[in-house]
Amino acid sequence: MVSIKDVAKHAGVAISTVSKVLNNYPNIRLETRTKVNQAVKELNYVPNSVAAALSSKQPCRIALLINIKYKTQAIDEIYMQYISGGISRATELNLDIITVFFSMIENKSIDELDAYFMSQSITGIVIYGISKEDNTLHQLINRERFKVVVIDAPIFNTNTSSVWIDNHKAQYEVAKKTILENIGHASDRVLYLSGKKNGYVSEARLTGMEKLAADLNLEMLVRCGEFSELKARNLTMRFAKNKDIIVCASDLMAIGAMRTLTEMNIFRPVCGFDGISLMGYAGKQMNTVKQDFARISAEAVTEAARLLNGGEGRNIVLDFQIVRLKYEDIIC
Amino acid sequence: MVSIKDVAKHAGVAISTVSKVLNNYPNIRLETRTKVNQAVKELNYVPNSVAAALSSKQPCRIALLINIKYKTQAIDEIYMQYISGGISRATELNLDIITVFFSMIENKSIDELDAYFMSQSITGIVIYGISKEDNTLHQLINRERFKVVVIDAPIFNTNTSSVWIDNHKAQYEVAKKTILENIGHASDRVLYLSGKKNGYVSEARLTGMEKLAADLNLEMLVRCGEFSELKARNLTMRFAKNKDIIVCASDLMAIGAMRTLTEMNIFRPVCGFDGISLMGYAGKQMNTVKQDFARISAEAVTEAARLLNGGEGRNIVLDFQIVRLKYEDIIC
DNA sequence: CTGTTAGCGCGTTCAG
DNA sequence: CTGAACGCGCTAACAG
Repeated sequence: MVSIKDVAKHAGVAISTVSKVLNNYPNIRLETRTKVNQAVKELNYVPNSVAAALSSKQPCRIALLINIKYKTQAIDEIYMQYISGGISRATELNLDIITVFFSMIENKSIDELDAYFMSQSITGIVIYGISKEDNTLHQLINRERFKVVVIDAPIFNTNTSSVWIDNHKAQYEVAKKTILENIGHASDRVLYLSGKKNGYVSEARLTGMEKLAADLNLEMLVRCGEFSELKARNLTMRFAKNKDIIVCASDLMAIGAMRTLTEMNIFRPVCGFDGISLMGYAGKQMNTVKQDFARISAEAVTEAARLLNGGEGRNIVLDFQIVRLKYEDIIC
Repeated sequence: MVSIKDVAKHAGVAISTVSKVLNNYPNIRLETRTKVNQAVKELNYVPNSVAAALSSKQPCRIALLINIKYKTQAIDEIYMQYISGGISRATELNLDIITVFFSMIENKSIDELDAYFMSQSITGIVIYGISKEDNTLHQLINRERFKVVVIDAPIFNTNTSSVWIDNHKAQYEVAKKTILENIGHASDRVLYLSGKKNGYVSEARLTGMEKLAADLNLEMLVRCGEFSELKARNLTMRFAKNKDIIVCASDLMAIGAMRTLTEMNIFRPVCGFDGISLMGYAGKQMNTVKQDFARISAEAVTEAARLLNGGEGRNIVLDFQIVRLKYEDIIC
């Protein structure tokens, strides 16, 4: 293991000088700097991030906290994008990052959680999939001992930022587009399959849909599908018959609805939300809101780094696309 | 941040005593032990793994190295299972673990890679998706500086173990079952869509299929589908017509084949390999080899821990199931 | 501008 | 059985 000491010796300077060069401190002569850099290259030296984290007062380790709520594996794609996007960005920014699954900490108290992160020298946390019921996490955020970035939830304070798309607007637009595309048919009786009661994104999407219903003077029936394909199937079976269009708060529900309609042998336009590739396998093409989860995650990590550098928490709204997803878009 | 020092003070003992209790050293009086344990609990102390890794000579950090080869996101499920299974087991075993994506290190030289892992205090590496062309990784393994566990490849030496299922047998059995189920029909002309040329699992599966062809006296046409759904589609289009059954070396190819058959409006039994839930969306139910990726990954981490404790490398073969996957098995 | 020194939190001798 | 002392690799004052 080649350490900073070896580099110092090789370059004929002091350890601290090497450290300063590596961390881009000012006040180092160019000559010394190049000398050190060369030694680094020759020895193939990579700073030991563990030691750096230990030594420095502001360690910059980040945890990706993944809360997998739904049993289905169909949406693993989203989590993979989150994880890979976040880790890649962290690597670019030279930040240490670890992945933590919610299940590993779910029965910990707030103090235990606190101690756990401290013990890992973690100071920044990016949280995916927080819901209103996750009390411990909310306490963690409110204590403000860590820098937190929350995905898909409107939580921000001095030490907490939120990153998400405008779910309200996205739901409005994807549903509007779908309705307009079917302008020839009757389409004013809408079945809306919403997400989870009290869910952050669910509520935003619901209000978006409500606004659309008001704007277009639609007759809307709202039923809670809880992001479940099975629930969506049952609700479709029960209510779709005398509706003209089915708007779903997630792709998975849209797929369930679509399959059920086929089984019922009736046609209704369906639209989804998220843009997962599974949509391509739904059988028919559907409109949906395409989110770039990898980018969302990367932005979240960047934001966490900004917070760690003393930035103030804020609300970040990223863009989205309305797309028509079909099998050919997926396969390769 | 509560440190070992605080615990020592609180318990009225020396720092080293606390350390010994925590690391289950012998020669500590029960009384002292309980005293320390109580202090730990009262102060909510969690050892700082960063410092521990730095201090101890044998750090036990493990890297999960994920090599995502295929562009399709349909198999993210597999990677998620690998990641969550591995991380969970590592947490149980109290091992530090980090996730590393191949893309982050792909243009590093062997020395850089070496230095990278060293710098992270990583000594154990679990590799998913290694192929014969990954030269740097093979060098890494051959150097034997790290303890490595390879998933799905027959590589083992003193410091390297391999973990996988018996792909030969699995391919044999799933194809045999599918053929026997269609015993009424002619089924001796087989189209086999294999994986990647020179791939470890691909070869094992191919030989399994070849043995079956010999045993059952089948007329077999082998074509390389490269685990690609699109390739499988094209090959099916081209060759399925005068075959009786299509055996695929992966679920994704099986799905492609199945969809194409539907478009061609002909029926042929198809079977796959892996057991991803996407199979449930294929339209018809299919036989496949169900692998428990989370368990495979967990076993790999356990094996890495064993190697780190001085165990010798070995070849571990886990079990699998032959299942008939249908939509109802997936949805919930 | 560069070198010296003191820790970060922990594991590990080695005396007591 | 316990505790003082050292060092892991690094950063951050402080001296020079």
